Amino acid sequence: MDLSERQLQILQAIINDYVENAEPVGSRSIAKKYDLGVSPATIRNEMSDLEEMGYLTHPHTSAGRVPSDKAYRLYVNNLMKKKNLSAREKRLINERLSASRDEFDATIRHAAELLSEITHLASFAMTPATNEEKISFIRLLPVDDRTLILMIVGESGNITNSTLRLKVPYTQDALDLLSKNMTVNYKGRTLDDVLKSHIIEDVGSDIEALAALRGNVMPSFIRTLEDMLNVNLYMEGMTNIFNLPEYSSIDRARDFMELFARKDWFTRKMLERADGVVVTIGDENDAMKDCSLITATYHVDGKLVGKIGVIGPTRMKYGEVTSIMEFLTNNLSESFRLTSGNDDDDSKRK
Amino acid sequence: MDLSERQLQILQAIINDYVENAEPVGSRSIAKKYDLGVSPATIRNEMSDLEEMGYLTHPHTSAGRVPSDKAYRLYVNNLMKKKNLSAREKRLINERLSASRDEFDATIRHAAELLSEITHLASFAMTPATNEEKISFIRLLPVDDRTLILMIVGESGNITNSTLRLKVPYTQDALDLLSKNMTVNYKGRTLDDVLKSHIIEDVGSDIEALAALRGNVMPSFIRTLEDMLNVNLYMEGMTNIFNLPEYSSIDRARDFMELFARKDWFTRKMLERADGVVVTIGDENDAMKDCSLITATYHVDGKLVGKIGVIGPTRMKYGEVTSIMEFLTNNLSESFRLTSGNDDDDSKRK
DNA sequence: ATTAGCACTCTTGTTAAGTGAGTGCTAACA
DNA sequence: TGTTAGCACTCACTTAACAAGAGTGCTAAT
Repeated sequence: MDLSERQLQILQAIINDYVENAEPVGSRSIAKKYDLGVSPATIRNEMSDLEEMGYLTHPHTSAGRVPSDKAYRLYVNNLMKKKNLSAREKRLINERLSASRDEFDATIRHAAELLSEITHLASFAMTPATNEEKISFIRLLPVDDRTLILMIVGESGNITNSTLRLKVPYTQDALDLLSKNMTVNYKGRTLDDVLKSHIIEDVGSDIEALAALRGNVMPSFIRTLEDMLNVNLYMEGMTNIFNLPEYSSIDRARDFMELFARKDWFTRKMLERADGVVVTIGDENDAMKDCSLITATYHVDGKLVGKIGVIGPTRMKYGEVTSIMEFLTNNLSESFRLTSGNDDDDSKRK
Repeated sequence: MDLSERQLQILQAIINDYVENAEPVGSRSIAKKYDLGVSPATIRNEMSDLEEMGYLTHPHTSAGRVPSDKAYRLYVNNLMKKKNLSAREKRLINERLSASRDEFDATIRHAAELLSEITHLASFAMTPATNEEKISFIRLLPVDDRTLILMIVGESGNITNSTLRLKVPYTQDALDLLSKNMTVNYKGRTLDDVLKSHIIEDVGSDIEALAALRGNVMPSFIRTLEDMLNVNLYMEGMTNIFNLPEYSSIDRARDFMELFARKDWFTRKMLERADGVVVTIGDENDAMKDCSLITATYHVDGKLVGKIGVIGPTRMKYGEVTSIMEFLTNNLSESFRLTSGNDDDDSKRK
């Protein structure tokens, strides 16, 4: 059962108005503001129909109408118009992102900052998931006679290291041998692959001293790999939501803040989301009802995929926000294209 | 002008009551609850005197009294009694901290979590400032013919690295030479020393190829050193404050949250504070009036000093919180004593 | 020096009335 | 048949008035 042209116009008008003012919108006010050529009474009739179809709600008998999640969904799918960013906004984004271009994590964080500044909402950015990152080499470096550094380097330049303190001293020879041994065994394999498979156990070691050292290093190796898999999450502008009327009650605000105190949970949730620009509205989010979430993905060197996102009330300028995010992620992906690595220092990937 | 014994008793009673109930306390109620052997009228007189001296305030004529910052200061300095932790609390702390004992940053974060769980306040923990950390060695590792990894290792096992992408290819020889060269030059110097002095400029390089490579590497070296100096800040339980009556208004809550959104500012402020257990109350904090702050320091290997802290309203159980923090920091310092490093994997210092 | 008594103050909670925005329905109209 | 004007009705919100309660400050008696 499709909506008539006029119903769509009215619905759009209500959404626009409500997104702007956060107050239930009545028939009179949209008759006045938007020139639809019909009287309030007609609009009332249409609104009544729209309500029956589930696009509008009624806080109470004598209040105006409020768009439902379903209405926003319709809006996002069909009605929404992309907004062209102003030159000023584009310049702002370009400047701010290029300022920290050579520090990977800093750039990601700045993207989140920018996003919350421009949208006045809460935002986040995550470094890429590195499941598919391949191991380039593994190095063991001596510190003192019982301490050594384990270093895993990924093909994209991603590095993770940890300091190990052994129970027994090691020899330089054993260290070098094990370094090479491990590199040969794991080079070119993805982190996921190495962690999930039983490769780790399988590799035999023929030499006695090496086997002992290996036994000591292996648990740390696994832990370091896991650490390497962790994405970094940056959240910005969380306090912006305090300015929104929907969070003017302490309880609402608390609920919101508590959601994001669980960083690990949140990270997992966000990793599950599909690539590209994804909008989920209200009930479509299993937790976080009465929030909307917009996420988008950027690429590093065309392969690794990171996410940025915006969180706010369902009443949100979907058109604007998605446009901004599209521009921003394109910009990021461009920055992180390997060939464009102009300079002498590229990254500091976590 | 000293306070009489009875005035102290009354003041203490008022503080106890107010800390508990967060409501102005009247003469009648303390006459009833605390057996001071005097009538409400007498207490009223004393309260009047205490107010004149600045220890109490009056929200309005017919309300009870509220302790002033000055009163809390007196309380903390003279009246406060240390609380002995219950066996349960001690066990909890021991268990939780030892669970992640071999991962430095995780332990720090858990300490903050614990602190906010036990106190029901907001808390933070910082990794040690590494200004005085000495450089152990510097290593340059090849990735591909234009990419290399710069790695700085501190004497305490602290590692920082960054990935460099050069404009021109390098040779393995030049790399090795520069590694050695830099290690020789900076070994044993503190990070601060290296960064602040002009040592970096001073070191001449006699060989042509080396000089070129060096020129490319140096800016990254400085940036990496700076990165190494950064302390990590973990904040926990920020949402706890929503449960306190003093933050029941959105504005107050927002102000509070915004303070801690500025992590860099906050970190700097906290680093300025003296070592040991430090309590600052209300106005004593330049920003964050009407908050109290308690910080304490823990030691790593007896040298490096990190901080943990609790932030809450001035109405706070000072005795309890300081006791908990004392126990916690002792425990942490004990964990981080080098000799107690029992096992094969010690750290992952940032 | 202490205390009982009492007037006074100020907050909080409740009730009642008034206001205004907005709906829903009906009847008239094109 | 779709549109519109008119009107009664609903409900949240505001304001004022009032009562209750907690607490002080002062005075006079002990």
